[in-house]
Amino acid sequence: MDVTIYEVAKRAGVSIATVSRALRGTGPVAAKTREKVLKAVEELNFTPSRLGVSLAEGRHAANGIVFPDLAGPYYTEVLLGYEEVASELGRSVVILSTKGRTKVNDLIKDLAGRVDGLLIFGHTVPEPLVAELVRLGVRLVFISREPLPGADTLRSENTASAHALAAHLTGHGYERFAFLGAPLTSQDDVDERWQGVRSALGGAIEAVPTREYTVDCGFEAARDLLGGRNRPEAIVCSDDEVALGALLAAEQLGLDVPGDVAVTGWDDIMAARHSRPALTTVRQPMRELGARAARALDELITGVRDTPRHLILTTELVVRSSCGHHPQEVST
Amino acid sequence: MDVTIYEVAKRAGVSIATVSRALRGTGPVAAKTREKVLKAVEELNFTPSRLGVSLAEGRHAANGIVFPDLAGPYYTEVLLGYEEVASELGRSVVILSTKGRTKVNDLIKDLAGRVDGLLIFGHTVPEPLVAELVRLGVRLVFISREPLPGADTLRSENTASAHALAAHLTGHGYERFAFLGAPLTSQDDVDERWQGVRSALGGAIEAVPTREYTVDCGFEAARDLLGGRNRPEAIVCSDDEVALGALLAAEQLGLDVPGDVAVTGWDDIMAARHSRPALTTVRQPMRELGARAARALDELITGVRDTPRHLILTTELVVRSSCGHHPQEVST
DNA sequence: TTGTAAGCGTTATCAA
DNA sequence: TTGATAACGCTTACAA
Repeated sequence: MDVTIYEVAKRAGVSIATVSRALRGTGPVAAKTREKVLKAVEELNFTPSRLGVSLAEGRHAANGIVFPDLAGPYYTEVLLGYEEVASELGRSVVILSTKGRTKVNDLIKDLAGRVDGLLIFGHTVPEPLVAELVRLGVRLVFISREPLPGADTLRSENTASAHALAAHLTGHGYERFAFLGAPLTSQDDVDERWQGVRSALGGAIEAVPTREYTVDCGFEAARDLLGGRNRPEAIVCSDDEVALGALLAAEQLGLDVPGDVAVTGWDDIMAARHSRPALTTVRQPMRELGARAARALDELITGVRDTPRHLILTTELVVRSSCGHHPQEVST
Repeated sequence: MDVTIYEVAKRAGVSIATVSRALRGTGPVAAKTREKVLKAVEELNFTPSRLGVSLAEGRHAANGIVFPDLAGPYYTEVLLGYEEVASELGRSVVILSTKGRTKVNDLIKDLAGRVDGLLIFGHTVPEPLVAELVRLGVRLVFISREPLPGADTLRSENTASAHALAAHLTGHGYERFAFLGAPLTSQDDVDERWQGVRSALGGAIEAVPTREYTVDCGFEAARDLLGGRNRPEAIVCSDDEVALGALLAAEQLGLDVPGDVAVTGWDDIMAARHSRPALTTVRQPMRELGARAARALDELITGVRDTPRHLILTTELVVRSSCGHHPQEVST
């Protein structure tokens, strides 16, 4: 955009203040004057410079979001909910993926300088930088991490779902379990899932870590696990993608799921419904997490609320066929 | 961020011009002076305001991207490639999803005012607005649409792949085909796929439109198609998601794929490898499309290049098991 | 109801 | 080598 408020003012024969007022409705403007201004705006195809507006208003009307990687449906879904609500609230969304980046701190600081508030996933941002951001007064909302002072946190319930899942598997009669995708960091969603399942199952479950929570890593780890001497009867996975990898590994080894080994996931991504067998999993409201994050951030930014809030959304056990045979077929 | 260049200048006992020079290395600064400045910057934890910098520099150091919806892996993958390269080039990425939005034009204009250039998918933006953006000199790159003057376009090859796919299916002996997800708009990827397949198959293929290119829509349309009197032997789908829906429909109807009906997709998304049966599809380099778009935009913005360029990336037929039985099993 | 002018936080030109 | 100062494009008291 090239034409400025000065040219509009000149053309309309008024001052720039009047143009601004007429356009924003922020002060009294005579009907006839408004007419002239709007006409000039129309003719010149004027759009106020975002930079000018932001500088004067002291706000960006934009939100940031920091995620490790966009691969996989989980982050995408959250992003979708976030962008939708942000847009409703008149805010753009600036994204930043940290995976494989050097100088993450610089990137995040730059991002923080472009927006009014930040949504951050789990422990994507180094703790010292988080502290600094809080100290600088940057509005922050975290998804999937433990509460901290000075920022909102938002997460899905994990422990109770883990217990429900464990109970369901126990009901199938399984006695030897493995947790595939054992947590690498503590304090995040996966760690809670692991703790929950373990506390319900006791010593009957073994932790099997994966490099990342991806299909490929799940595949590799499951191949070793299932090919080994001590095959578990049921594999509880950290999330659906790892579980899909496990399904693949089982197939390659000629094992039937759930006949030879049961497999469960977590999240309920699209592919969980389309895999064979369909995945038993725990559904978490990914899109809603994003939507709520956008609203929370807005509250923090506008000052409607100034004390941090820590919210936990409920989840739902989705029983499909990968965990064992059920008397009457369940479908979703 | 709160501290300005003035406070740094005062603390260092120099002028703001000197601070700016010292920080950007854009003019001569005495070693001792630089020291003082850096010290003050450090102590005050100063970061130049992005708004101030952008206003003075006359550039945003940010790119925009406009997509219909982020649901599904296609857009995500492209976005991933785009953001990665943009970040390398020192540019942030501002996203805009248009699906379900009223006042799309306003949103897009706002976005255009926040960035130095825009990546736009297909026909997401109304043609008159495209023309206006071109006229205003906004740098534009399109993915998956026909070339137009004043902007770069980038797409994957479709016609030859369609012919290859058709030939492969014909090789299986099929004679009655359906194209599921028939194009609603012309001039985009899906239309090219349809035209390509049809020109190879002649009258033997029937067009079956879907409301959207999603699993659910694919499912619905496929259910009607497969449940009808005139079941095709092979269903060529507009993309993998529609194909996954078709797979689901076949299963629900008790039909074996590929025994009773063959199904093929397009794109080669993650789920295509994990479905049962695994999808025969055409792989297009989604991430590379995004990466190239970012570079193209950068060339346009920096002025390294000023004539539009229209690029077509090659694709690859990926034969798996959903299209029929193969003598020796193919895997990917 | 309208205009003048002081910010907002930088960069960069031009003198000194 | 450094410092005033004029942009950059807007919003918004404050005066008129």
